[in-house]
Amino acid sequence: MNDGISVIGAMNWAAVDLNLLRVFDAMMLELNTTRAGDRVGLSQPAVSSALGRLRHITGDVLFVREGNRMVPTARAEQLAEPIRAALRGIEEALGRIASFEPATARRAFRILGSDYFSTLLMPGLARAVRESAPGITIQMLDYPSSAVARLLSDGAVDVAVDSKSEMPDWVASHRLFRSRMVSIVRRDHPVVAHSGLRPGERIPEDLFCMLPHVLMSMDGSLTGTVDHALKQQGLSRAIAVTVPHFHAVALAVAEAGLIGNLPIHFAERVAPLLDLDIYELPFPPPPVDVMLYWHSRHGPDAAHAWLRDMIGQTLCFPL
DNA sequence: CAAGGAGCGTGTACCCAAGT
DNA sequence: ACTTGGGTACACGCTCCTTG
Repeated sequence: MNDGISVIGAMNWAAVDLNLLRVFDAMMLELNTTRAGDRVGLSQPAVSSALGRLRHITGDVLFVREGNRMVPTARAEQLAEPIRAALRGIEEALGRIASFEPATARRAFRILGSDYFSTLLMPGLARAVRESAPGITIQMLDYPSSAVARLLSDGAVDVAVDSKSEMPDWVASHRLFRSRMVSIVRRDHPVVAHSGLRPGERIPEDLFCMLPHVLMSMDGSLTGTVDHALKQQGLSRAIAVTVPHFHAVALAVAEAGLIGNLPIHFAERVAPLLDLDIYELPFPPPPVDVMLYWHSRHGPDAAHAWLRDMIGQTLCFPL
């Protein structure tokens, strides 16, 4: 049998350092020695050195340079899954008893979340982390919701902040807060001003459908949840622009005189900065639960629990 | 198409800390 | 005292991209 285990079995066990396997796993995820080093808390030369020792131990180059990235060899591909499974088992076993000291800990956490969540989360989280855990680095990544489970499974992200959706059984979750959509319009919008509508009031259906909309759409789709609600009442709206980020919705509203719809907490954050007014949708929008997701293997990990707690404290809004 | 800059990986030198 | 592994600093070579 020529799988990864038999390959390791043929090696000198005395030379196998657990840290080398962590470097290997980080390299499989990053395909870059500098970023792999960041992931495991080593410098780039140290990762290069560790790779050298791994190459000596396995008798395989493991990664070959291809342009500006490192490509795993067939042997590395064979070793990847058994090594990751072994590391997960060890992490889980140690996580049950390991303590975590934020003040002295040095490591990086990766959080998946759109610009909506990074805007709400990062200012407060960054302040809290700087004060209580200066050795911790927080990296926020933006991927479509469809990638959440895969990235959690790969270990590419530690936790994900996203709206509630169907997840595999192994994904653990916690509801952070409940949100709903509101409309935003430029404060000096002539049509809205002429209508006599005051901020915070419900926009009449005819005015809502008459104004050109900017829609947040990751894939360019021209229909959102609002359109389904409108269609049920025999109405439709005109989408003038779609953008892939919530910030771009706010900017388009501010500069192009469009109407946009944003989650209320995000709208409340950006409206004062861009001279926007917030209005209620013409119909009661369905509530959206915002969830914190993580792989259940991290459940007993004290460091992960600390991160989840910090996020929960930062994203704590009244329901 | 060639030149130059930027980015990246590798290797070496030297130092330090911890373990043997 | 020696070994090992990690750090920084630096040089070098390779590749990609931009620019003229």
